[in-house]
Amino acid sequence: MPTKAAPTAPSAARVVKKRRPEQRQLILDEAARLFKERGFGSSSMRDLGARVGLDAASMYNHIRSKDELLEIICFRVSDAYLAQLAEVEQLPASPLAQITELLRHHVRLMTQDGPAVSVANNEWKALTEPRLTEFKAARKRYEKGFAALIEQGIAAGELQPVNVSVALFTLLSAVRWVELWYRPGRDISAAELENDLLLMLLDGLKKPTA
Amino acid sequence: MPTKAAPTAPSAARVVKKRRPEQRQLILDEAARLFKERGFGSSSMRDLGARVGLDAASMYNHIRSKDELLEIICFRVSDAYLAQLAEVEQLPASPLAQITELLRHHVRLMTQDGPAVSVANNEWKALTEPRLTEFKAARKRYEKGFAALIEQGIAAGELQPVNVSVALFTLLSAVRWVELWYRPGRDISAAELENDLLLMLLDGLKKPTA
DNA sequence: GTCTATAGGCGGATAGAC
DNA sequence: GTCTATCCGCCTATAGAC
Repeated sequence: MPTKAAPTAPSAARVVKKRRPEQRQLILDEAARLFKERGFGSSSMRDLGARVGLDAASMYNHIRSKDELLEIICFRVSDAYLAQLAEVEQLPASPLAQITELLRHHVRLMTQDGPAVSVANNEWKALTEPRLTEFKAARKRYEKGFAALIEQGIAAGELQPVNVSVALFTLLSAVRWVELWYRPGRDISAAELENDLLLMLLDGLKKPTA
Repeated sequence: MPTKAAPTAPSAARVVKKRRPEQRQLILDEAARLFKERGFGSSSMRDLGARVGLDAASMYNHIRSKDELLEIICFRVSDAYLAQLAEVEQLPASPLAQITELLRHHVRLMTQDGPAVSVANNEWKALTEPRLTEFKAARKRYEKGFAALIEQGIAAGELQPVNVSVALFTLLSAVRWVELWYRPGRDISAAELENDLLLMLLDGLKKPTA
């Protein structure tokens, strides 16, 4: 209910075009939400079109194929993860501090781009072949980098000497519920969630000083 | 529990038929693996038939529909989880001990029935409507029961006073990678995995005695 | 209980008018 | 750049021969 109604009076020659180059982005965002909700294989382009407000056929003026949508979403996420890893690796900090920072980035990506992260995590199997292998390789690189940090932390005596694979996957898995659960309107803020989660996880991984 | 249960000797006509009532079970097992690998929506009955060694049409002599396969898999898993919860709730033990035991059952179900657990966790969204609501309710019951144990643990001073939802979902999520990662031929046994995982998680949740 | 054949529908994607 | 119309393939499921 606009108390001071639309100031957007079309003042003649002002910018009214609203060229919406963001149509493509709208399609991608809606695709991520749809694929998350229904799964890639159970989502149809007709469904997607209905959400975007476009006929299915019309979307092909903005995108090449349904597969392309999945590719873009998955690689946008994997690129973001790898960028975060590279950033953290260059911090002049202890392994534990680096892991902490990486997990914070990790959680933050989920709260900020939840649907895309969810699709990248759960629907990547539907990628077609040249891209499927690429995606698996990217994920492997991230896992290797993360595992290296854990190994360094153990070597430095900051972390408990647990099995590195167990620690790695437990950490990565433990934060994944955020992507499914978090919504801006929750009774807990994104920052609080991040802190509580890290506290719980790292107090388990930290070696007791006793 | 009957200590002298019925021996159930087939006294009458000596059951020899061996009509392979296990054909149906074979289909269900293979369906779980297929749905896990490709997702429900991306799996076809033709694919499944090829794996089972039957024509797609022939399977309809053993099952009613593709949807039915998903239903059976999902509810077999949710029933198992709820049974484990009920069992643990009746143990004369502390909340922490109950949680530990429940998590052990949880992990064990994954290592023993991995594909079905994976499908129940990831593909349940494809259930059709009367069953979809039922499944969500079952999951909610499990979560409530689990959360109650955590609350009791906090109240008893056994657990750190973390946000209960965060603790609940972190625990449930943290063990989920097992269903995706574990294979009988790994370099770590199921028992070792279980122990390492619980050690890491519970040392994080346990209140330091300091 | 297995097959072949096929119904009937929905899928992704394209052609062409406007 | 959006629509309508449509191609054609694959989908689930059924019918009916054997």
